[in-house]
Amino acid sequence: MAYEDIFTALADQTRRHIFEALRDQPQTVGQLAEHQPVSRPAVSQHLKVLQDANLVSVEPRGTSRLYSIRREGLSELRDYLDSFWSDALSAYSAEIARRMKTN
Amino acid sequence: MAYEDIFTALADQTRRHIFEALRDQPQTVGQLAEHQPVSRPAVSQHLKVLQDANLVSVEPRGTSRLYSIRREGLSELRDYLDSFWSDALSAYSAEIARRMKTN
DNA sequence: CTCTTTGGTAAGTTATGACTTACGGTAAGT
DNA sequence: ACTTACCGTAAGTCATAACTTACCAAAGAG
Repeated sequence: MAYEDIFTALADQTRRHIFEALRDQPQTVGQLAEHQPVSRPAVSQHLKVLQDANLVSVEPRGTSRLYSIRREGLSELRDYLDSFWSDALSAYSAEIARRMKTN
Repeated sequence: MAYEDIFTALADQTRRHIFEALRDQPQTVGQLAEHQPVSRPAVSQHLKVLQDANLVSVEPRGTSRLYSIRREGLSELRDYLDSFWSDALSAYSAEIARRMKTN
């Protein structure tokens, strides 16, 4: 019950946009809703799904709530992806080598 | 239009099972349907979605069709994940270091 | 204490997508 | 040529989930 929820959570476009918005900086529900084409309650519901998938965390800030991204949540998805390569470690190395070249 | 489709494709449980079954070896539609709790046409429809997401490929084998996994399709998803780390390269290195220790 | 801001929850509507059965099409066997 | 095996597509059903409005609770500001 980990990467399954991540796929479900990030399959929705609006939810992905919210998640990507949090990549830049922590934001409140109202701030997030401003840049989305849906209502604020909808954003709240999406944030709950993201939270259940361990992709975001909350911290109360007075009357508002500051949502932040949880990168560790993505690690589970990364591990899942690795299981599709026979030699995950060498795949990582090859990837790094490729990136170092293009830098 | 790449990692979006992958999230959508792998968000469904049945589709994930089909995809994971192909991880071991290429299989025909009939073979895949045997191990799934849904009908053969349903499996066909799922395979179409996986194919549109560049996650599987087909090769005709007489009257049957052999489906194989396309690992390159997952690379796009991996790149997307990397974008959530400020310094992707060092993140990779840290990950490798961690894995080497536990080996 | 009252008013305002902020946001989570409930209830109801609607669109989407996962499934079924039925059908058609192609390749191999006899 | 006829039959069998394998599979994709069409059409229709049904459950789910994404959205809305309405309401309620909690935390500052005056």
